[in-house]
Amino acid sequence: MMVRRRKNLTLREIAELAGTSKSTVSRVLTNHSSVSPETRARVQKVIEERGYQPNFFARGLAGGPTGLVAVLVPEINSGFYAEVLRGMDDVASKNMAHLLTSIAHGADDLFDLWRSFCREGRADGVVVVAPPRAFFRKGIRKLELPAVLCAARPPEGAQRWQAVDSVTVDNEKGFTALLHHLVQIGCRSFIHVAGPQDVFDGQERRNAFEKFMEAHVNLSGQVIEAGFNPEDGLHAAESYLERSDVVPDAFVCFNDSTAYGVLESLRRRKLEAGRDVMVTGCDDEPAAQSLGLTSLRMPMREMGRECSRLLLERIRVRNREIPPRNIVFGLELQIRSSSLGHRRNRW
Amino acid sequence: MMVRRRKNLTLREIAELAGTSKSTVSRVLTNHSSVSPETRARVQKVIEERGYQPNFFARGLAGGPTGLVAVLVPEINSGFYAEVLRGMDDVASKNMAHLLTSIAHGADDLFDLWRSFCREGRADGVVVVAPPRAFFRKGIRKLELPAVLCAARPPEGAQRWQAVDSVTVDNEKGFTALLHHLVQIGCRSFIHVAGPQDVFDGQERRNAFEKFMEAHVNLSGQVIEAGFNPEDGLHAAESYLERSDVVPDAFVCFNDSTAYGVLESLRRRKLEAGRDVMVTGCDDEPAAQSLGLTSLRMPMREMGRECSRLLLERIRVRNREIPPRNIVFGLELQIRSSSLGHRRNRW
DNA sequence: CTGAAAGCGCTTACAG
DNA sequence: CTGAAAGCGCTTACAG
Repeated sequence: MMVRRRKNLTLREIAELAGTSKSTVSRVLTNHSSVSPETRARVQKVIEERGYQPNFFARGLAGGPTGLVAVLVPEINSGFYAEVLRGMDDVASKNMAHLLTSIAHGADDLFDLWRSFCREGRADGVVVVAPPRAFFRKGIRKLELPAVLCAARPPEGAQRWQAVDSVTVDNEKGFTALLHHLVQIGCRSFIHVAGPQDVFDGQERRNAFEKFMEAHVNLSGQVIEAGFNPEDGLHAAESYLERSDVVPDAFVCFNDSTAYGVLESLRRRKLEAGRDVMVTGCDDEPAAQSLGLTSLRMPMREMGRECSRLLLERIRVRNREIPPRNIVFGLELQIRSSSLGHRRNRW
Repeated sequence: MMVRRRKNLTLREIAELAGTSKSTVSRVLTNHSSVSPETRARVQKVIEERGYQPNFFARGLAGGPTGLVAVLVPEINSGFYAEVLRGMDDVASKNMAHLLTSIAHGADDLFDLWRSFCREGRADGVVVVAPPRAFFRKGIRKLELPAVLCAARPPEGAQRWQAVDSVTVDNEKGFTALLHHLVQIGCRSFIHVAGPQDVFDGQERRNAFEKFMEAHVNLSGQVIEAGFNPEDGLHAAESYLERSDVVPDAFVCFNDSTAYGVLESLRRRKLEAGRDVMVTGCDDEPAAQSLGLTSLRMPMREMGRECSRLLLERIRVRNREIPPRNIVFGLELQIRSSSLGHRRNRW
């Protein structure tokens, strides 16, 4: 029969049951070395039996680890951060950690959140998801808390941030593979529907596009600025198509969402994606498959998992130095009907 | 010039600055009545000037409010809970509250999370998003924490849960309007691609469908069971179309995701949605528009906001009784090309 | 209306 | 290796 109880046990009670003192129980809890194997085993047995979980307010107050991991996300594609959160929770929950989620409105808000978490020490560590460049400009005197960047790397100038871990994707490799594929099926003229340029992925993808175009003089490439929503893609495509007399061979979009907008714009002009013009996205959201949209798979959940792993490791070793790490995931090309057609080469 | 400081101030310091005692400062913080207007004003001034924020570990430990709101979500459509989270954070952050997010794997896990939050009192309140029926079966002796259900209402039998607030949508009204629209454009035979039946919306939408069919004897309706993912929709449609010799006039899907799968299945058979057969979803995800999918707009963010509002109100009044509330949002019909065609009536 | 004091459940020097 | 004790920063009876 289960032991039922209204309240959690306390350290004191565990100590009594194990015939030792609070201090010792605390030491086994915090993995302190100086506990004899026998006492440790005895205490651990009681802890297991009674399903004891330390009160995290008391822990936090006394200066111990709190089991809280803060996640700061800006207002981005909700499908993206939802998956990152899920990945983070996957490994956090296995390590008795909980996610403290905050959604920022703009770079300033994001920075305020960051600072308040650092000052107050509410969490053991922080993951910042896809921060805009402006986030790094504000000086942070010192990194008081273990931190990991998700889908971003600290920019060159940001001295203080260089020591931070990051989890990113290889945008250049991914976009290069994608462009090669498009060239292979006959595309020669490209429009890159660029994402926000103050965000890491937006910038890297554009760079990859431009680099590819520079390296292939027989191709023509142009960049039009959009954003990250379908509406942004729609507006960008509309205004481009309105003032242009030729349709490019391919629209290479920053992400799936902007590609949706481009598809809409094409539909209005009775142009068929995959036949009259190729269209590609990035992220590989669930809907991309239904739309037959060629895309690059962004391993969001895996990225979230990795963020938690890196952060928890740093938390576990406390202040001991770990050199900064950058984990890079690949973007897997998913070819679908929106880039399957064989358009005749007009060049 | 800003006052810079590494650490937060403490109650004691505020008290000294305001020339009073910790107790009194604490009383103004907790909105206790028995403080003279003058002292209150003096204390509040100091608090504002120094930007004091109480340490929430100390608060939690001492039994005060912690400013933490727990959100428990099962493994559902990530776009859905992402938006709910955002809505919740919108109003929570304005009230100095933070979201403690946990993602459950299955009903048991969800219940375990629930219980652990109740036992440990980590949060001031809990929002449970779209819990499956099984969640309610487990006996909870007493609701120790203010709670709100999102996209669910407690089932009849669950005594203990009747007192809980809930935020839902009017599935019956929404689906009735949708079906009327389909009838109007000539549909007579319907397939409902049903969602999970252990989830509130899944059940209500199916009920609405069946009720409508019973009320209109000239229509034929059939239910096929799916789930909530594109793959579920695909499999359901595939297995139906394989063994059936007639194509229905319309597929009425539980949500957009399952509709994506149905669309895929139709595409494989060279059937065009909106011409050969109508297809509808529910949720109105961003991609639905690009797909030209008729849908019902689920006001996810608004629902999240309302959840926070209800919960924070309960938290604020402490134990004082508030009768249980059920906030019901409407589902707005978005007619798109997947249900625009005029199919000839075969009846 | 106000203050001194106890207590919430931990962690961590400190002394053995 | 172990325990008694101080302290983290609050809230809340309790006594005025």
